[in-house]
Amino acid sequence: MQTMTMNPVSDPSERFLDALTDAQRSAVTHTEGPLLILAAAGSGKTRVITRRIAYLLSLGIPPWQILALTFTNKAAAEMRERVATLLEAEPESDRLTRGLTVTTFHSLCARLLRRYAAHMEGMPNWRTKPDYTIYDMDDQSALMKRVLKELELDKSQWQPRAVLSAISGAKNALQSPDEFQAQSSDYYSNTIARIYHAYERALRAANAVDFDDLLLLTVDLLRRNETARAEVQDRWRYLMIDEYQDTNQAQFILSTLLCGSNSASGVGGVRGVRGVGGVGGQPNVCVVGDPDQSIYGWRGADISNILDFESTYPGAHVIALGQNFRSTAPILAAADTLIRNNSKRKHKDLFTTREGGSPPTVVLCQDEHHEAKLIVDWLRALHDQALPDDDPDASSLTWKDMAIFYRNNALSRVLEDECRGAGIPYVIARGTAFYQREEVKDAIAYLRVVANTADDVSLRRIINKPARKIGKTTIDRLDTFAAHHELSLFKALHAADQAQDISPAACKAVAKFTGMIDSWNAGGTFMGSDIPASLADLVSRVISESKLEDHYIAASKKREDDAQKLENLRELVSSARDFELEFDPTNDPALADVPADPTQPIDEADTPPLLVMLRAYLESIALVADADAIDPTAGAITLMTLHAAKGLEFPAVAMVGLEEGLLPAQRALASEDELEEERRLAFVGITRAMSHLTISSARYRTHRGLRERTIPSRFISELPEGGITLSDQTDAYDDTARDWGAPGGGADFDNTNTPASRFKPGNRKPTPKLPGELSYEREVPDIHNLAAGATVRHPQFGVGVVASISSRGMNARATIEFRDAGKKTLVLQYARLEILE
DNA sequence: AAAACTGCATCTCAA
DNA sequence: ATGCAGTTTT
Repeated sequence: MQTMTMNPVSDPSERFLDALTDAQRSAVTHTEGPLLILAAAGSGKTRVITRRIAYLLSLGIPPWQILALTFTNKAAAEMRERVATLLEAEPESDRLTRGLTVTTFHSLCARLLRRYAAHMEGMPNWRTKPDYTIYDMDDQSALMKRVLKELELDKSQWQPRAVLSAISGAKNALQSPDEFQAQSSDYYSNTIARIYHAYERALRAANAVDFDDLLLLTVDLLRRNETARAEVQDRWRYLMIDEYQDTNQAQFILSTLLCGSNSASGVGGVRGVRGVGGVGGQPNVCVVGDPDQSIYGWRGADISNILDFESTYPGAHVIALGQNFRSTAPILAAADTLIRNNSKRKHKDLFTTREGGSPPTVVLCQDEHHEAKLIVDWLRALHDQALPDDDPDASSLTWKDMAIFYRNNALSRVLEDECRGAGIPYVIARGTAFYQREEVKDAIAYLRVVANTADDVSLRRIINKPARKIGKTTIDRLDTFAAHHELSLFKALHAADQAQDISPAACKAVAKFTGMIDSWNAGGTFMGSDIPASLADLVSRVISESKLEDHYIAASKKREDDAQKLENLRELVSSARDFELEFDPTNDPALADVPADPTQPIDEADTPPLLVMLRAYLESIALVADADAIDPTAGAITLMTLHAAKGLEFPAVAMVGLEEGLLPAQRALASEDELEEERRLAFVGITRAMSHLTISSARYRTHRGLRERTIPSRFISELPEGGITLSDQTDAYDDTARDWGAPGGGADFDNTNTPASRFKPGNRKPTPKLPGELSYEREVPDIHNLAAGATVRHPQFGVGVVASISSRGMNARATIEFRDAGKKTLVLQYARLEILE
């Protein structure tokens, strides 16, 4: 047991055990040895975790000995905040939490790799210097394309996406290229092994890691380096892991290394390393999760981590939290009935204290526009609802109390249009969106090169952007030169004048470019008076001196949406400034060090402040998650994917697109396991709802340009018969679900899958034009204010009338019927159109 | 070397 | 329908 170095909180049992159920209370107070908390949806999981942390602190456990791991920054931030709130009333509450580590798996790994970079030198797959770059999917894909070219493999036969996914699988299973190769027998896997080798070599050359590497390399580090392992295990004595059902193999091994359970970690027989001072040598590891909410199997999550917890840690204590505090009885019943269809499942009883409430509604709609309209109408009605005095659930729902969930991001479009058209405020949970914009990625690529000149992917991205006379030929020659002399591309740029085949003009352009980069980081030293004074200053200088700014200023005179890009670049500067103001290297909320802690940062003491800041900034950008963007204080409806919804709750929830091939997804139809995961996904969606739930399915949906007949999701027929309200709005088909609810489920639905093109209204009652259907025509405030029916002139084709516009993204296209030239489809982004009327 | 055009593949989910 | 890459045009 630890010596008490802090003053215990006055009376912990009063303050932190107050108003808990027996099960919750025992989860909070069971502090020693392995503990598995099976927390059903809505069972007060976060409440238990935060109170458990507060309780540990109240016992006098030093805060720096506690490590809590989550999957998203948002979850970590919320947890920190709630712990702080719990301790607010205590004297010296700041000191009580100083050094407490609550962070994500990936952030923790990023920090450990940085700190122990020097310890990894000489390790077989040693790769990182402290300023490594974290590659996102785009970067990985760019790198993979180069690798494939180098190996002379056809990229249509070896799709970067598929190859990367195979490699990701290997990494999640902690397989090195050699290990992967050893168990490859056929041509396909042997080739993947070759690619894996080359890809790793390329990453290493760029001093870069991918997301999987963060975990993999940290596991490697802790397995191989006794110093790092001992320091880490010595510091953290109490480990807590949230959403344990979503951990993959790498995360599992990492957790065993962190908590010092060496037998399970593959370290084996290392003497003297016995981290975590638990009773009877048992590690103090507490994991929280729910097998019914395991929805990341496709990402390598291994549900057996949670199912086998008791055999991994013999003598583990198990506590089940089954009582639901969130949803009304009918909603919980729907969720329960659905999830019972999963056969590979340990049943647990769900029960709620929230009796009463209205049953969920299932709406059958005509098509996606109709669906969007009905959902928005439903939400509007809830919002405008008069308040009955006797029903507390009906009380004043505001926009922020509502959410719409869908299976994939493509479905958000129609819903956005409908919300916009109805004047309802909405936000889309896409935290990464900003940093994925082209112009922002460009600016960040400059910053990455400043921090890590070996980063080839970023360097290639920006070397001629904006155009600075360094063309493909020059780069190809420099590539050859670099390969010949075993230099990084950036070093080759510096030596361009020594390459025979580079023209003097090209040399000059290259020198100007390298000179610019060198001026920002003083040739990599970050020393001297000429380097930027602050991070915001650096970002600002990069944007202006790279001429990125000028480029968009010039462009924005011609193209309206280039003005937005300029705006985004300016926003990046202020984001850097905000970061700078918040960031305190001596008190990182994620990984704070405390005076008493022996593991001081070892690489940052002599590091120039600007570099420290830049590293932290780039890291924080690389690790933002979509879910991080959800701002509960915004007065708007939240639109998000079902995956992003996990862990959240809303008084009113709408789930759209419950159709075969969508939810469950096409890919899952063939496999029983994947089908069950889709069912869990639906379960997660339903259990987010506190009081109101609507589920919808559209009879027709436009897929890839084609309007297709759909089949209602089997999950709809798996909901409790009589436990829901069915509302069939597809009045063109009044016989739609006549056998609704009968045994056999999905088979009772109309299974004809006729292409809509052959659909003839014929004798059917004509469906009234839905307001939503025209929305794309009136909404499209496209860049040229073009609308169907407008008359335009094209320099080449002459005068014509716009027949239709397909808006969306940057590549909006218009089909125009020209008087002389016939029908043409033009890309609005490029076409030089003059609007006549 | 940049702008415009054409063909081809594509639609999960995401740290 | 849309986004990408490679190609043709200016």
